[in-house]
Amino acid sequence: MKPERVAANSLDQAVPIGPQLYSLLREAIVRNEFAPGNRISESEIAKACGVSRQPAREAFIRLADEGLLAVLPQRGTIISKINYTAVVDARFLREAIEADIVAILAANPDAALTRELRNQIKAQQDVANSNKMRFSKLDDLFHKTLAAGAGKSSVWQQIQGLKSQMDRVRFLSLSQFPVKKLVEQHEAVIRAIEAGDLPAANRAIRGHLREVLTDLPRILAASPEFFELPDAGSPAPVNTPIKGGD
Amino acid sequence: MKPERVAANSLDQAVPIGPQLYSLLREAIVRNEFAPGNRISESEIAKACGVSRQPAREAFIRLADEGLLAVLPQRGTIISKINYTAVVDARFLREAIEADIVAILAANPDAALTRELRNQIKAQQDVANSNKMRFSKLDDLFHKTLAAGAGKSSVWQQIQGLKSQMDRVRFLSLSQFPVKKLVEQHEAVIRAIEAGDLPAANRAIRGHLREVLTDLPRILAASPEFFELPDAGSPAPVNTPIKGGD
DNA sequence: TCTTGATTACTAGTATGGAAGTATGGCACA
DNA sequence: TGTGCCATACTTCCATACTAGTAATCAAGA
Repeated sequence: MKPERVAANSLDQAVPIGPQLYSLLREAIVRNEFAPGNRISESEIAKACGVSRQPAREAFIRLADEGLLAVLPQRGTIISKINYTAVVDARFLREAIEADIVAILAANPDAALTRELRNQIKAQQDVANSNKMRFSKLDDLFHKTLAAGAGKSSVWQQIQGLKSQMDRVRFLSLSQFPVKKLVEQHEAVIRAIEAGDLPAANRAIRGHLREVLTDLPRILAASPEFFELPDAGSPAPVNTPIKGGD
Repeated sequence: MKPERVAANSLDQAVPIGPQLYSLLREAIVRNEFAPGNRISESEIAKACGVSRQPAREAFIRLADEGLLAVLPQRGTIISKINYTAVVDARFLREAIEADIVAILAANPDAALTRELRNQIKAQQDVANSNKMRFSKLDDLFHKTLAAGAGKSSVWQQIQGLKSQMDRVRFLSLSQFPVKKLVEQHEAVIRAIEAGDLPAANRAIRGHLREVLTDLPRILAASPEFFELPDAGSPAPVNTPIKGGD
């Protein structure tokens, strides 16, 4: 998309502009509304939003730290391509963390939590096929609730920044989301937690998180220009073996 | 420490100053050379380093994102206290990730890697009691090597930012590090990997990472002014049960 | 003595100008 | 036509000035 589109979203002059610009741009990039590989400049964004270059620059710094932009001093800034390795690694990271989170939950099943989760499942089913974008948000909420239930909401908060690359892929694959399957997997996670069955919970969450990126190769084939491939020499991604308990 | 001390480290004018300042300040904060809770200002640092406010500001933004500084608009900036919850959560995060990393390694033991690790063990023993600071760096290297061996060096890279709070505590507890015990635990990890024994590797790495913060309560009691305690209402931190395989 | 108000001295946030470096297009020349 | 040089137009980075908001000080009045 053109930078002008960003400007359409009104900025609140009362609160600092830099962070606002960051959020706006981050969302736009994750949605691939800026073509990966394209150039983007501080002054361009600043002009489009009617602010000075300074806040734009600050937003760029945050985005660059997150890996969404690549700032080349005195040359320019480009929208990072989706880093294949980073995507795979982000998924690995989530799997490791969420496996331990559900382990905590399964070790101490809480009726109120599982009730809440089951309500979310219902909401997920309602929008399953009608609104995939909405489902995506509900999916995020589900996992966030799991983390919060384990008393690890801050952990979830922290990995948000790391999963931006993963989110970009998820957005690309949104139309082909096997929503029904994902909802069933959510249910399996809840069942295992309720049963206090740690190995089952472990299997369920790991299997689920691997599902999300099953069609990564297809996405890559369909839109190779969006991706930056790993070096040929790097080892193939290896998955943690899914076995029994934790 | 006084901001003037930061200036002692010469800045390289050839490379961007902002990132340099960030590194300098981050290290100083992690070493608790700035008292947590104390104020720090952009202009103060800028003046001490002989640069303008701009690069200092950019460093502040990064540090604030990392949770090491708290920027209060139009009021000032303070060195964050060590967030007890954040420390516990960072450890949880590392445990989850490294457990999966050693699982990968144990599933496919590599002779070259274990040889390298055993060499590191030797180096660790050499400095065990003479130079704890050096040991701390070797410890970091050990875990980094584990990640690299599993093809997940980028994951290790990414969690660096998250473990800054943990590093602050580690620095405080440096003098009381049970170094010998830690080295033995490193060896146990290697043995389990060599044996291809996933459950043992899991137990070893989890036990090890929990050891690092065993004296967190003691540190807290000794230097309560460095810490920000969790809200009374928050649930007590729960550990993932250490069981068998993964 | 206590309270209230204005003044003052800070702070971070923003705008803008200039410095240093890089890419690009055109021109001179072979 | 092909090649090398140079002017120009960008870029980010840094310095500086200004704005707006907060906190603390101090004096005047009850």
